[in-house]
Amino acid sequence: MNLPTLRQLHYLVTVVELCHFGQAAERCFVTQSTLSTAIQELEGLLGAQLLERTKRKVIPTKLGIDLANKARDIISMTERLVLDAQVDRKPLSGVLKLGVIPTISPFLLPKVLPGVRSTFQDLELYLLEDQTQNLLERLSAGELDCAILALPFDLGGLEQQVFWQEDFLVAFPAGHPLSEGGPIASKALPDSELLLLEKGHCLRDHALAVCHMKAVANRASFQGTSLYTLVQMVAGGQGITFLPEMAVNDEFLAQNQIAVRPLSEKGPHRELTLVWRASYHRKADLALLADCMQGLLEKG
Amino acid sequence: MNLPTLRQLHYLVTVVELCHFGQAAERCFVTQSTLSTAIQELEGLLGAQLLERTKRKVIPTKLGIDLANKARDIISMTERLVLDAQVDRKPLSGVLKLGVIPTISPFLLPKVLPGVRSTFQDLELYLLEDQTQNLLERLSAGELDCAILALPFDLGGLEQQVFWQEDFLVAFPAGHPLSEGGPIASKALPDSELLLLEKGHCLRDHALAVCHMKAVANRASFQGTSLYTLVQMVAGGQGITFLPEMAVNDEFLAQNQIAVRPLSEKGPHRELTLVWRASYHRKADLALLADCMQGLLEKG
DNA sequence: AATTATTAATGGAGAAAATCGATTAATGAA
DNA sequence: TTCATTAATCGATTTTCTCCATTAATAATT
Repeated sequence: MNLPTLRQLHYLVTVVELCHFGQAAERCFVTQSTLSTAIQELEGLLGAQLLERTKRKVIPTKLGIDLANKARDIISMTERLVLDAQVDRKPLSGVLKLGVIPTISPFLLPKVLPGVRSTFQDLELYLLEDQTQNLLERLSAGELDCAILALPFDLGGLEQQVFWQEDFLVAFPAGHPLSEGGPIASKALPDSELLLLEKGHCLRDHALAVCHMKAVANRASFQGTSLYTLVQMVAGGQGITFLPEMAVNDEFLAQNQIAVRPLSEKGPHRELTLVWRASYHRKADLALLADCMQGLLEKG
Repeated sequence: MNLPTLRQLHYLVTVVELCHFGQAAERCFVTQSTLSTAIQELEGLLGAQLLERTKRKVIPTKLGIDLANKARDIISMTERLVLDAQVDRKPLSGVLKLGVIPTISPFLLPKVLPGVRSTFQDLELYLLEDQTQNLLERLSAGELDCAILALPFDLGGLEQQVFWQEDFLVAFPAGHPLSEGGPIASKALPDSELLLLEKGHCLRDHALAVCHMKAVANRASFQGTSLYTLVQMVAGGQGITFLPEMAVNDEFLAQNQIAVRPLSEKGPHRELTLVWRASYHRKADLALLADCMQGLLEKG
């Protein structure tokens, strides 16, 4: 369908209001001829007479008045649309879809979410827990706005801001021969006892990377599905594993019968980072979010 | 305020729907570059990002989706406006403001209005009774759509369609010396007994014109304010007067004790006509109305 | 790793439109 | 009659819109 332009509608509204082409033209900041032509085109387009005019008088027709009223509505809706677009959005307000990997989620979120929520009152946070690769796909597809992942991993074209870093600790069953002492070198660990998370968890790869071990050294049947179950296996004496500091400080894990020793390999062993698409339009907001989380973690 | 064009909004709606510039362009029957430019201008105008795009993907922002929804509403309102304008209006439907002079109104309307109303079911007729000059002013001002008047009078620039014509009769008190007989010449009438309507009624002028009398021949104190009161004065023996055929056939007047004789001056003495502004946009409707009234009067 | 295909942005040329200024014709008023 | 007002009209100009061709970036495929 061929639509009139908003400009034509605006002209109509003004002429109907003033019943005078010259004055209406002045109010619209155009010449009378412009207005005259525009109205004629509008009438032509609609196939109906909107104004009855003599050289002396302008009388809107019933239809002209009706349409001018509708036109007023249309124009004011459009004005509102413009205003809506220009609402000075508070930073980090509205919906934000955040993905988090499972080896970070249960330890980080309880620490930072209350603080984040109180800092950004108008933030509506939607959380999705999944493994790195899946999160990256969803992020690329636009289903997520950002994700919290652990470096190192292949960023692709994504941008990021690291907000935390931590070491790994080795967890032994209570009473294990190696369970006592200070920093221990990964070389000193018995490969055959190592328990890891199942494939897909980046923590698995990171742990192996730290101690230069090969994944093949582990028994598939003992791959854990979460850090909680993994710790319970360690506590049950079925093997040893690596844990990020964050997990060790967690209350739940602390209740289990395990002993932890730091690694003598120094490092930060894993970096927590907030990532987003390079084309994302609210980068500034996300930087604020990363800053906020960092601040909360540093305060303890 | 600077408003976006409906075209820009339409482009936005399409791109948000398809998430693909090329496809959206195709659907809009323009090239991709046209669409691309238009969206960029829209974003510039609104001062906000509506779409997040890489070379590979297009992801609408929250704002983009919101505004596209609003835009859809605006566009469909505009489409409805166009449809409203093109509604094939039945002839003589809707409001019609009709003026009628007092010497026609009480005799004509009861005869024709029922028929008019049943012929044009959707007609909303607003009636105004006043003297010719006042009706003409209101007609010119656009307060009336048309008027029923009696010729002859100065039409000015108005257009008209005559739908009836009638003679005048002379009315005498029952028992008046001249009350019996056939056609009578106006010259034979006693000037001093002539009663007329007050000034402003065209019937007064028409009556005087028929018999070439001067208005000054009449006593001001006996000028009637309506044909009903005038007839009662005649019945009371206070004088004679002219009546249009229409009034003579009226039931109310027939009950009064008066006698009527035709004038020997032949010819239609007054013509009933429907008048409208030359610029009026529903002339065709009014011609139908005049035709209709004529038909009803001819049937009796 | 190199090649190919896809896609949005960009630049320049041409077409379409909107607007203006000047004039005309009609209308009322003085 | 003459004058003032006003909407329509015409031609010229400016602005906007659109297209085509090309580019740069990105994935997918070889």
